Amino acid sequence: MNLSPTGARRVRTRVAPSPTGDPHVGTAYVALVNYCFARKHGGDFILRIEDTDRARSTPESERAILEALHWSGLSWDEGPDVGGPFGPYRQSDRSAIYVRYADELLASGHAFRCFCTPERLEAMRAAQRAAGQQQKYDGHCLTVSPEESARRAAAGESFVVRMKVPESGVCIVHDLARGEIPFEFSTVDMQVLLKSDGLPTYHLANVVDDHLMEITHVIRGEEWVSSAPKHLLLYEYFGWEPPALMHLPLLRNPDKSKLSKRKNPTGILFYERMGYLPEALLNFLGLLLAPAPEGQEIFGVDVLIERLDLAKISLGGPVFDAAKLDWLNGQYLRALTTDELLARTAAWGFDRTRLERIAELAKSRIERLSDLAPTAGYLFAGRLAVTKDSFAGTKLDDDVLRKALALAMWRLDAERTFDKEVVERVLKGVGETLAVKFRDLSRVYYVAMTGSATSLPLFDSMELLGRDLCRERFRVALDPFGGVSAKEQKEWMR
RNA sequence: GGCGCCAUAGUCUAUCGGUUAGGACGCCGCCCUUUCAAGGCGGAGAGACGGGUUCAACUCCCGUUGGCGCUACCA
Repeated sequence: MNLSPTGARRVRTRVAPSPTGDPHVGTAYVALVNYCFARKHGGDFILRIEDTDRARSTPESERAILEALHWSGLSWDEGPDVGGPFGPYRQSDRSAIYVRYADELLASGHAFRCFCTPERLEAMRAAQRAAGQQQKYDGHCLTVSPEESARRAAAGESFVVRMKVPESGVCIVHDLARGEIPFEFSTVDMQVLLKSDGLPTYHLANVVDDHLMEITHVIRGEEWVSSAPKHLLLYEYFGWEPPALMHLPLLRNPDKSKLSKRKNPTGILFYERMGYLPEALLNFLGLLLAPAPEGQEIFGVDVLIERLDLAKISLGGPVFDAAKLDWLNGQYLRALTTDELLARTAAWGFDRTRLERIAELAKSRIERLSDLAPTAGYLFAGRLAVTKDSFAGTKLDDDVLRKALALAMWRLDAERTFDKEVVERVLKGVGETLAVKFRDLSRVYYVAMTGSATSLPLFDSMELLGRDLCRERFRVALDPFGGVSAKEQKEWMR
């Protein structure tokens, strides 16, 4: 049941990123629509951290996401950093709430404890796969009586809580842009609601929180369409009114696959380090959200708020067109006064602290003041023009070289923090893996990161450049060698 | 494999049955200009395919094909 945007309830939207990696432009995109929709209707926009995945969530990532979103210029009325009347806004701080609701479902018979081992589940799926059947929970623990279930749980046996799903019937999902989407209940899995560590899965947490936080419109990525029936079912089990749903198309790589780090820069902070203005980035994303009247493609968030119409959002997955972003950014740069341009440039990469550090690194390596710019220039650049020839001086053959670049890139990505110590440890580790003296290997990294085999210290340079720019430089360096295939990635990562 | 979403130029899009299918990025050309940009002007370039419905289909319906998503004790 859809709520009218002009209905009695105050409109409340949210963006709910999971702190499991670098802040993604997709998050900014989803945040932007939710922000504008809330503003358009005089409502509230909430930021909630979905960190129920204990293994992958990190505080570093959460901090980075808040920082990136703040940089973009978006702000939220409630969130982990600003508080609000519906807190806490970090799901790991709400664990007890989910357990309570899971118990409620258990008591009402809408959910059951599942004691199946991962091994059994894996074997079950393998069999279903082999038989060409749909893969879903077979209902094994559905037969455990409530009494036995309670007893086994009390005895300390490990279990998860799964939701029950009707065996037949159809669930109609009302999507604000797509209309009615029918799902046979028989194709809906008995989703795990509470994991054996006592934390909820997205499905439970999201429904409980959206209800308690009085979210009226859930505007999220298309990847959630197929789990919408589960969510709707949970609202029904709880006796709650579901929010209106809207699924946004996913941002794509130029080859139309889902925008991914392996093929493209996806980090918000990458765009910041490259020197894009946040207003240009938001304008670019806004272009994917609201059709621009002819010749009026340059507009700010205020205009987007006016133009936004969820039902009119184009549903084809838009390719993230970096060339158009470049053009837009140029437009914004040109619109700045010289004073503004200088101020923004200074704030971007020429702040006193950074310059001091660079000066110290460069001091012993320059003989004239005029040497400074050529020596440190790469620290203020985006992508570097490196070719195969740039690596000519290295003693490594192409394959080892590719591996050296790729391993460094992936291993650095896997690190929680990115500073000179981490960089040093990781790069030297790659040397050990490849059984190459670091002295020979470092040259490769110097070329890829600084564009030259002779420049300021590598580890400091990389820290100064930052994770996102370094990743991109690795990618660019790998390019003339044909990149790395997904298959190789799998092999090399072992 | 199963389920679902999507489908106008290379890319982002307009069109809500009747248009020479409009705009933007990119590309090409011209103008401006000491160069290069920027800016101005112009150009090439699109309805995936096959069936219906209709006086009329890019637009509605069905199928095919293709792309994408989901198919975890990840979100």
